[in-house]
Amino acid sequence: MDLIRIYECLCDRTRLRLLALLGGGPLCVCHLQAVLGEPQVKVSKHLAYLRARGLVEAKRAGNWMVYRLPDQPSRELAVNLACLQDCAAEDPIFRRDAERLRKVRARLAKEDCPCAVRTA
Amino acid sequence: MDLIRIYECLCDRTRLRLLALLGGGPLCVCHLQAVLGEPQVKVSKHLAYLRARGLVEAKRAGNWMVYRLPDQPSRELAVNLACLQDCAAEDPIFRRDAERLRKVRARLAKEDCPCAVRTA
DNA sequence: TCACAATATACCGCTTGCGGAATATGCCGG
DNA sequence: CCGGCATATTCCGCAAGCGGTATATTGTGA
Repeated sequence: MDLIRIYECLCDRTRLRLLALLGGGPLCVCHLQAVLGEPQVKVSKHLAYLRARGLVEAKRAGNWMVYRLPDQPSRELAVNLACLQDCAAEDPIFRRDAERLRKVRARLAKEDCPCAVRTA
Repeated sequence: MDLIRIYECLCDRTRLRLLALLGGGPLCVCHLQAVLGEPQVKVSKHLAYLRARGLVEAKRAGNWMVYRLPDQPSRELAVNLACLQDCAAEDPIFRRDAERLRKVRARLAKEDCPCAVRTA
């Protein structure tokens, strides 16, 4: 019944947006922050919250931290993340985030942030 | 984005058990209380919580209140309830509840509680 | 070794949720 | 109209979460 842990992670707007964005592949904090338009501390704390509960994994890449959805998610997690992606596909907020991510990616590709390059 | 409202409802063990049980059809509070083995006030308050957020509907039947999942759930709700039922099918706690419900139904069928009869 | 950039943590005040005890409401039978 | 049953609500103390400010950590390059 660690379903509850999963749902606790899903009941905050910022975390939902983070997870939806990470559904498209790994991202570093600077990307996430730029897309969400939220203060650094807020993004960082929600990522820590998700990480502590196993909803995301993090890896350092030099100065940056790259976050991603788990490589081997539990069945419950996989099912619910799929469900979230499904709902996100229709919701204007998530769609706007996805659009912003495209622009941020284009803009940051020329800079030194490693996300666009070494996302593996 | 009232996805969040849904997830807020899902992040409590008692509410998850209630929703999973109601997934099998309408039930009155006495049934739910008997299956969960939780105090009346706890069951009642969680049902009120769910009802206030549209996750369940309630109808009075004489002395009893019959709860059910919504007739016309939103897409997000339908998807997530299906997801919950899916996860519940494998979880021992939910399976035990389902088993208990069968016994409670058999026991209460002879009494005057209307759930077994007029569940429509 | 030092300054700086990216990110994380500590602390604070506020709100929300939870469980339980007590009490209230609504309905029925007599 | 009254007592009793099923259920709901109020009130309380406590714990957890959230957002923000300030500060700490970790890595990089000079």
